[in-house]
Amino acid sequence: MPHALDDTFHALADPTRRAMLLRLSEGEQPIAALAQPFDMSLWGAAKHVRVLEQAGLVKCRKVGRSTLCSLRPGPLAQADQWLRQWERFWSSGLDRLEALVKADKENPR
Amino acid sequence: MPHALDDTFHALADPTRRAMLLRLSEGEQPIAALAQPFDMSLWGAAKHVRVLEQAGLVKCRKVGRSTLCSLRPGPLAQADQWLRQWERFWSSGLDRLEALVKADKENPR
DNA sequence: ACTATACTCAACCATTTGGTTGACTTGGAA
DNA sequence: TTCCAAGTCAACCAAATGGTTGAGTATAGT
Repeated sequence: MPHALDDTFHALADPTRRAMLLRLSEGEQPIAALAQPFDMSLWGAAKHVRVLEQAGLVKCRKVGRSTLCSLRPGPLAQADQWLRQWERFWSSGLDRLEALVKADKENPR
Repeated sequence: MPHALDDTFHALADPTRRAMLLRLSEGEQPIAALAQPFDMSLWGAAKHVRVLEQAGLVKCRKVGRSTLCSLRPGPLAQADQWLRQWERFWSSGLDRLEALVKADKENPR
């Protein structure tokens, strides 16, 4: 069973999909509206939406002939939680680890 | 020019690479040490390290016949910053957006 | 009834990914 | 010097990605 973070980070690793998420943060959007800003076929855009949906980042519901998509921030929160594991490495103003490496480089013994 | 977030998220979308980052948080490691926990050829592991390196997540320096790799948390901080864009959607205890959608579903007009 | 819209599907394509192997180079230690 | 260990390289492979097209289905509006 591939970890959920795999799907989440993979979904986020594409600028088209990140832009779609941004638009979704303004509210529910049909797939066609999500596709419109990109020079891309509707089917291509729909496949991106499916990637987001399978990662649990959006939830789609059919309304008439439209498929309305809405943001589902749960996995984003999980991904953020994972990232903050390293907060201590960047939080204290500087890269503490990088500083250590540099110091060791300049004074190797 | 692909956005740096593309590389960062892509690098993070693989459990092997995430595990490598975890080990690196304990300090500098040669590639062979990073490869050892995984049932994988050394070359396979080295390619993962290269992906991390190209994403700027690790920095490698050669010491004798070893290549010591160290964590470079900068891109992690950037990715975290991007993720926190959505903090408002999950921070207030519940999924506010999801709640809105649900309410709309139960009372469609 | 007709038409345009919103989407689905199957097929295809080029590129990237994640992995392998076997041969090679280089450095450390015996 | 001789040998082992750490990496590198090139070549290969199967599978997934990101995109296309053309045809089809179903819904909404006129």
